[in-house]
Amino acid sequence: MISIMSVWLNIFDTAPIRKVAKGAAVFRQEHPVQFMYLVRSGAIALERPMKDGVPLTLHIATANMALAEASLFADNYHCDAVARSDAKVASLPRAKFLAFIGDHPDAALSLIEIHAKKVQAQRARIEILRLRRVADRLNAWLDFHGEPVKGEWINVAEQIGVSAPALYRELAKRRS
Amino acid sequence: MISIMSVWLNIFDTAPIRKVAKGAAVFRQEHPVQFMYLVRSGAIALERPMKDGVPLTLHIATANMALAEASLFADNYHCDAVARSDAKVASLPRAKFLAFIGDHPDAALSLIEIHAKKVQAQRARIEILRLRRVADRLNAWLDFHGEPVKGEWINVAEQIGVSAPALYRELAKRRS
DNA sequence: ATACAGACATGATAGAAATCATATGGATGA
DNA sequence: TCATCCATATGATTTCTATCATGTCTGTAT
Repeated sequence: MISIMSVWLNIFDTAPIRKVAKGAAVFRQEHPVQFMYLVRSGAIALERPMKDGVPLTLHIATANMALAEASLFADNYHCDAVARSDAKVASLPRAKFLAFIGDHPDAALSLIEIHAKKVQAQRARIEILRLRRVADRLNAWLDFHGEPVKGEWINVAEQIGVSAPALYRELAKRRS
Repeated sequence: MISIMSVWLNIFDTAPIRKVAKGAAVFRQEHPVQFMYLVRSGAIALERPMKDGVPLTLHIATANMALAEASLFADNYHCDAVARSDAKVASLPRAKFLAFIGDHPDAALSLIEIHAKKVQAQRARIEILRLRRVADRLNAWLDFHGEPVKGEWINVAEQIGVSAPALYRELAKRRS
């Protein structure tokens, strides 16, 4: 199977770059959608301010990741995009983005591919998070991803939604 | 914003129907991918057999849902598709599916739209499931979806990954 | 009208993980 | 070399939720 997963990145080849200082927003909830953004460097967090005041971080986009892909089909943004570090983003008017994928079936296909694989990966993550015990979540994660290299276990804890101590305890139990 | 979210369903307009008896498989893990499937009736579960023997249910597809969209870009299936009830699925050779979306930009766009929105919704669900307490998960869910009608609370419990008693206790606490 | 299923509701108990605390080892940079 | 950071590691305590049990209410079908 030939993969064309990254062809869509070409859409932004000629897009101008906008600098975003740490803490600044690329866009805010309710703002009208006018541009599509691709993160070139740094990290941009998508945050949704909750009624109780605590913002929920939905995603942290880094280099070569699009920002809020679903905004392509919405009138207004549903969350804030705030820089977690100094960052650069390429910006392209939505109409140009739409026209490009209309004219370039390979770019459209590569977008479909990357989204389909993300849906698949997220489904797996959701079902892992629905498991009650650390042992079960770890088993499922390992089944999907295999053993991580040393130094990466803490990221596994993050991904399966358990505290680092809980994960290390489970790993210790398995060694003995 | 004009939505074309369901145009892609037309791809299956002329696809032949295959009947699947409850318990039978549409495909199994490792099988080579040859067809794309759309569920016409009944329910098809995507299950991944884990090493420890307990299968993980990744998704339950019902009428007008595609089966394993990411298989469009894979050589082999990564999970089983098993009917949870007697079902009917439309099947289309992968090459025809690919050709259709190459020739129909509107169908491609509608696929991108549906996938992008799914990614967005799943991201929210993941972050909700990462919250520790029932109260926090419920707050976040309500913030996204608003109050459900009576009779739907139990589905909320399912979605936010808590037991029904835990949810009703939290609701009782809020009333008092 | 009655029976039944499923949602709603709540108490008691056990179990699991978060949290807090503390310690070690390896890598990195001043 | 030394200081620092971070992953790894583990013990003690607290907090929360699952589970089990039980009961009410409402809509629906007979």
